[in-house]
Amino acid sequence: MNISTKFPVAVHTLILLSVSPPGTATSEMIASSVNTNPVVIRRITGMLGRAGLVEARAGVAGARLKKALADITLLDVYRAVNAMGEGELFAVHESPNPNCEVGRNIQAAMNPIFVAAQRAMEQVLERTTVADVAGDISQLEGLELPDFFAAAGR
Amino acid sequence: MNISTKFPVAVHTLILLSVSPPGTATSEMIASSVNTNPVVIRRITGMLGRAGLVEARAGVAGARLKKALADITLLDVYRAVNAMGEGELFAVHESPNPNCEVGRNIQAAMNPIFVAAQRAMEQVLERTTVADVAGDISQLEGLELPDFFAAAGR
DNA sequence: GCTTTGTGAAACTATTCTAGTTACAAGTCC
DNA sequence: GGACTTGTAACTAGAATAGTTTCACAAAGC
Repeated sequence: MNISTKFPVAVHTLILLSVSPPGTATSEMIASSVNTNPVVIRRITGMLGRAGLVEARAGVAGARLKKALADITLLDVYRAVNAMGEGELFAVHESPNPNCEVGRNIQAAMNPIFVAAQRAMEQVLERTTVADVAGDISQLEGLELPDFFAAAGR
Repeated sequence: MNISTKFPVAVHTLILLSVSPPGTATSEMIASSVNTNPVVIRRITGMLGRAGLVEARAGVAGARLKKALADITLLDVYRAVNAMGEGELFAVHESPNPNCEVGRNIQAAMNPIFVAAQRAMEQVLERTTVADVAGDISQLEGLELPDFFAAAGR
């Protein structure tokens, strides 16, 4: 019913990679922040790697960002981890009755609407970068710790 | 990963109800057009009934539309059968580490974006009525392309 | 009044998907 | 070489959905 949590976990991971000194953001460290299993993180960094967003090599601790956070939109991340193609957000019931006037046309009639609805959602994701999310976090955090990102070397 | 097929089935059902003579669109007849089980249809008409879109009484064959198709948006149907509340399309990973600056703020930072994305999708659904879909079907039916599914790439 | 038909609802099964977990081979750095 | 980390496969657990069976109750017709 809802979109996989891999998406927010991937955003979480990217932000951690950007604020952590090189070589310190191991899958285990990220997993402890996300509160999950290191293998889950490695699966996600693997997908982010195949999408060209990070670079991770076996054996070397901590993945490395290949693009600045400001150049990564949420849609990039969403696509990288969800592998959700166009029109896959909605499912149409399979094999309606071809002898029924409504049944044999319902899929063709609804599909364009589904594609448009999904695209509208994705456009919102496209307008926001991971850097925006990181900025929101530092602003939220700023209520208690004003220079969190400055302290982290940004 | 995707939204329940109850949604298109519900649209399918509403259109069938509108084009069928009163008392003829039984759950069994609708199920044969949708190619599913009559109980599945009854569950959906029950939800449509609770949403005030149709009126169905135990024992009397065929539900009755309480509103014209032109007055029912796809969002109405979607809400009726999905019971998807605001912000439920996306899931955020539960209980991130509160000791991590990113972990304790990621939910608050991403939630507004998720709400906006879902709302954008729903606005597309809101702009289309079930009557529009029914009109598309009758238009497709008018073309009488025998293999339009193949032409559409399916 | 009785039978037939259809709905509403509960209970159960099968299937699928996701997250989580364990285990292990291979790469890197000291 | 040894400690550590990644990548990957295989498995388990849990949730969600569709489908199915079953039964009680309501309405209509005879």
